[in-house]
Amino acid sequence: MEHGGTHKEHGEMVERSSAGMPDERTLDDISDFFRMFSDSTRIKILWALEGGEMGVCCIADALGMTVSAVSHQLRKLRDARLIKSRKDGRNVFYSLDDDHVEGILDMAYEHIME
Amino acid sequence: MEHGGTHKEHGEMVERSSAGMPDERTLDDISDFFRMFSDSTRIKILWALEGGEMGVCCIADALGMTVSAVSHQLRKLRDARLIKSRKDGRNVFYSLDDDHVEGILDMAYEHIME
DNA sequence: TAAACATTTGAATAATTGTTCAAATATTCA
DNA sequence: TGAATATTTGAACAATTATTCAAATGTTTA
Repeated sequence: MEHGGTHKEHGEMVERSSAGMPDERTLDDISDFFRMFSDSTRIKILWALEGGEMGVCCIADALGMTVSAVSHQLRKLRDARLIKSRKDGRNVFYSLDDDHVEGILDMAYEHIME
Repeated sequence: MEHGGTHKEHGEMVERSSAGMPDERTLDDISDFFRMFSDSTRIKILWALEGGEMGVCCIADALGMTVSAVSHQLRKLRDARLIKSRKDGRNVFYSLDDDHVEGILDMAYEHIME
């Protein structure tokens, strides 16, 4: 099973397939992680945030959705630690908070487009 | 916006973030793709199949689940073209059918483990 | 052919989830 | 302070989904 030289910049090398099946807890964490990407609204939000941080209102405009609907999804993304928030006055600015998000979206895009 | 030299072996280079937001159809495809990874049963199946092809019964045993439940999920994974099937007598053997699956699982594992 | 085996399928059920709507909180400005 | 703006929150509703169970399909063996 080739692993194409996968390595990380910071931290230990992570060997996955050499070990057995992860425990139930880890498997749930992994599926929870992917569930964040299983909704097109959240994909749109993440995509938009690759251009830099944005306020809630601005995101809602860009997506053509209500502020409330967007806020609900922002909360889930933040709970999952994929985005972080910064408060400035009455505005809250959100931005990406995970190095893997770009790579994950890239890979999905490749899969879909090929 | 760093893209870390992402490139493909076969086919055109895929530039994602340089373009704008994909159309609704593509966004749905992407979220559908990730939805396949949002269930721990399916993650277990994919993980198991990295060791090579397996029959339905064998997968069910390995996962401690009913054959029916596993078969339902195998169908979804096959419809999503993440796995393929090979029939031999009364057995059906499944195996991975997407180069990106390993990379996707690796990235999730890194995210969870760090 | 009949029985045993491997897998698939469809309907039913319970659980999860995204959006809407209304109301609450928090901050700025006059 | 009071009005206006920005965001969050909770409840309700509709839609989706994973598993179970029973039955069907297809294949091998006696």
